[in-house]
Amino acid sequence: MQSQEKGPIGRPRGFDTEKALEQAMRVFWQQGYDGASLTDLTKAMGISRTSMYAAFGSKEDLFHLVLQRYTDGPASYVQRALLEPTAREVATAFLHGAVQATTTPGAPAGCLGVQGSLAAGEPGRAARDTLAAWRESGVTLLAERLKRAADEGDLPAGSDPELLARYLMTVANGIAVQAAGGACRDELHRIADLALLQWPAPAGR
Amino acid sequence: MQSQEKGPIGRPRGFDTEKALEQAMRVFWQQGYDGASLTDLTKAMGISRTSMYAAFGSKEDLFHLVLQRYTDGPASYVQRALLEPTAREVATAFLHGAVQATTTPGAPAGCLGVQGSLAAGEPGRAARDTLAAWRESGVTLLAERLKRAADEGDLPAGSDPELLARYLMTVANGIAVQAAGGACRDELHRIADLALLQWPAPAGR
DNA sequence: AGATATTTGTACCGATCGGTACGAAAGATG
DNA sequence: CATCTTTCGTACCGATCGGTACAAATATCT
Repeated sequence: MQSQEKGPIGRPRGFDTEKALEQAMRVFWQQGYDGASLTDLTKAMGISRTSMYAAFGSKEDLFHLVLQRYTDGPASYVQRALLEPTAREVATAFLHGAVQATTTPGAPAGCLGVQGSLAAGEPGRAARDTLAAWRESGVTLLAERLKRAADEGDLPAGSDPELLARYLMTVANGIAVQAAGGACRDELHRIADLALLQWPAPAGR
Repeated sequence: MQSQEKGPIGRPRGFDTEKALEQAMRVFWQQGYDGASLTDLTKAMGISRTSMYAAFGSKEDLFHLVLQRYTDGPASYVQRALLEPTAREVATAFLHGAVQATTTPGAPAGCLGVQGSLAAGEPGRAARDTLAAWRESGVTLLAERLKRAADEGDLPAGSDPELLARYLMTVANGIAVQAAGGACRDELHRIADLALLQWPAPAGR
């Protein structure tokens, strides 16, 4: 019994880590990994460089934490879409979720997983690869869900779940690029509808 | 009559401007505007910093020249697609052309107009805006071509040429992101075919 | 209290950024 | 030959990059 349940020993942290991560996420989202300098980040987080390194490790560590937060927050529409009952509803929820997430007023336009780093020099190459893997994991999740749908007869025989999954991710990535360029939310919703027009009808109908 | 038609006066340039621009294009394409340092660029171009500034002006000027070269070279499939006789053929040529251009062996994967700069800090903001305008001009070109198609009865009444144009650009942008992440050419061609399945049939059929 | 553990601000590190001053080199012109 | 114009290599500019040393500040533990 060493502690009086008064919290950790040592000088207490003078800032809220969650809020700091939230602000860091906005900076990485708007400016990309390379474009976000330590000065930009710490200014937005309202803390000093020292505090940032003590609390989060390094710029790259911070980026990974931010990406996790992004996955659970703005990009949580992916997980929700996977829970939809039919393949068509999964596809619909995924694409329209992407539109919503990339055009949310008050949040940066576009997708952190895309504009965070598509191309980079040597210093940002690790972040670029991290994001490529992140996007690829989304394809895998969709593919597994659609494979199940195919097994359940929710997709016509001869459908290719992996191809359909990558198709959805491709359109979502395009939506992210368009959103980053300032495309309006309504038009992107109509584009998502267009992309869903060719969705294969279930087998037994 | 001062010159004997022996070329410009002064010490002649020791490098080929076209080849230098070609190499600079590859670097910007692979690493993005911010990720491409002057050292990276001049090393690939095989010239010194001084020569680069004397010949091209600045990093930003160089980028604009490179973008023009990219438009006339790897991205020339856009102009070619616009010349196709029917709206469906325009759409098909555009998307499959995008796949070819973003997955050409020996050239960087992806699209310079996308990964050149989607998000950036203050220094690269001008390049980012330049590329956003570049992509938007592509949408405009497609929209004008499809508007003509609508007038010619090549698209069903009630079609929205501007929406269809942005739809095509959205899919092409997604293809670029996928290509940058290493997606394979064949699969992207199949994805382009999927995206074209919903293309509206002409009116009089 | 006093010792210990942690955070904070300041001030700095070497490396790299885009960009340039300057003189030597290389060609045409006279 | 000397002169003029342009390019080239070197060596450097101030600013910024990601990251850190160090001591003052603030908490808990004995």
